[in-house]
Amino acid sequence: MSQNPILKSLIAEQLVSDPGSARGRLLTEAARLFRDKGYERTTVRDLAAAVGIQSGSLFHHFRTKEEILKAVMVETIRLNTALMQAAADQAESPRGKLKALVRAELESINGQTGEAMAVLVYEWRSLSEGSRAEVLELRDIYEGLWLSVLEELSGKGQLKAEPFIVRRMLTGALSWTVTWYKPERGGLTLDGLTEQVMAMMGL
Amino acid sequence: MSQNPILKSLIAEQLVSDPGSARGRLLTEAARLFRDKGYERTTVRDLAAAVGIQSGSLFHHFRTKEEILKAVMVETIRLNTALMQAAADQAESPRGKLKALVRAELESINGQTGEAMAVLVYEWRSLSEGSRAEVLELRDIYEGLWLSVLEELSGKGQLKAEPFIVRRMLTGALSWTVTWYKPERGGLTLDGLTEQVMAMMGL
DNA sequence: GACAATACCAAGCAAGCGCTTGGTTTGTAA
DNA sequence: TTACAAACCAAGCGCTTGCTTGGTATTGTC
Repeated sequence: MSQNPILKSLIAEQLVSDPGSARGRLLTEAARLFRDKGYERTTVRDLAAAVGIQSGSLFHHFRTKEEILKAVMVETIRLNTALMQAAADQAESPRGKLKALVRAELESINGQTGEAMAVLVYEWRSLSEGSRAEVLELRDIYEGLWLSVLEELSGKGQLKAEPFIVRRMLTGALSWTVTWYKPERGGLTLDGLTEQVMAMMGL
Repeated sequence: MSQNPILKSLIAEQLVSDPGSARGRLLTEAARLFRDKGYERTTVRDLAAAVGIQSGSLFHHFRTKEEILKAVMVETIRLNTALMQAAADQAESPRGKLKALVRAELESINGQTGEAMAVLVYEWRSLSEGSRAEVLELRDIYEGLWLSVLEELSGKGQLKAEPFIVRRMLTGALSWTVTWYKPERGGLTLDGLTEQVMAMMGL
């Protein structure tokens, strides 16, 4: 269970819960349950059982069930914004930056944070109006990262469609991979998938 | 409220309910409610109220609430398979067929059947195991339509990535449009969006 | 070792859920 | 007009839900 340095610094800043802490463990399990069964079909009793406590004890850590959903989303975006930023920073060319972003997002979606990323996509409606605004603000930062790279590419004439459209297509296409992509020995790797995505865009 | 001939023949074959009938009206309202609030948060009382009857009376038309969800999905796939088939048949070249499919699917997703299409994507988990198998069978036919066109294109060297990957990327990208695409005067039209999608793939 | 503060449990409440029941209205056809 | 089925209503049952309450361990601090 090695933790990467980006996660570590976010934990230190208290922006993300330590997966080893009680709160962190609950959020991890919640993401898994929300993804598998859906938010509404996941009961507070399910959540409590997943971390080995009584259902009432949950409300010592979170005021409501919805607050758990919001925490899953907020922490996921925070972590992934940092991961994307780091990935993009390591590349030189605009094309390299885009490829790094695609690769990093595929990893987020299909790797360890996959459950939480799926929750972000599929459980949006389950959030109350107020929480949505809060999460949206964070999401705007995340999207800004993508757009700046895409606009740079577009400025150099390397994009075949408008940046904001390309981003939205990519959002759908990449998040959908969670429903079908399964890494197998000798099969399609995440790198291979990244290549296919880039190739599809003629890049 | 003009009905297109494809819909009419499906109604005649009893494969799809007439939107004017009691059953059809319920399915239309159900799709809207399931999409807006989610299946689990939509109560049988909501559904009944939407068509102006008592909640108990629903069970005269459907045995369970889930049967309503299944019916929405089954009829939606049936209708859209027929629509896609017709769209593809009207085009000559493989590229023309693909464009017709993209355009037709965008119309399904963002037009009248949009609610039901969204339900198909977002409420998959809400289906029981048994119902899923049934819906999957229909979905395979639908997907086969796409794949045959994409493989034809690939055979001619016009596709930059593998057909099944392209289809899966398109599935995600196109269905995601429902979350952001809003037709406006002077803005992006469905034809314009179709062009952007084709351009993105270098076609 | 005293003492808060934190984390938890056992029990259960009020509300809302899908669905059933027994009976009434409405439409249709002879 | 009669007969009968299909469509509906009014009432409510049994169960599950999110959350609360009052009390008990556990933990960290000086």
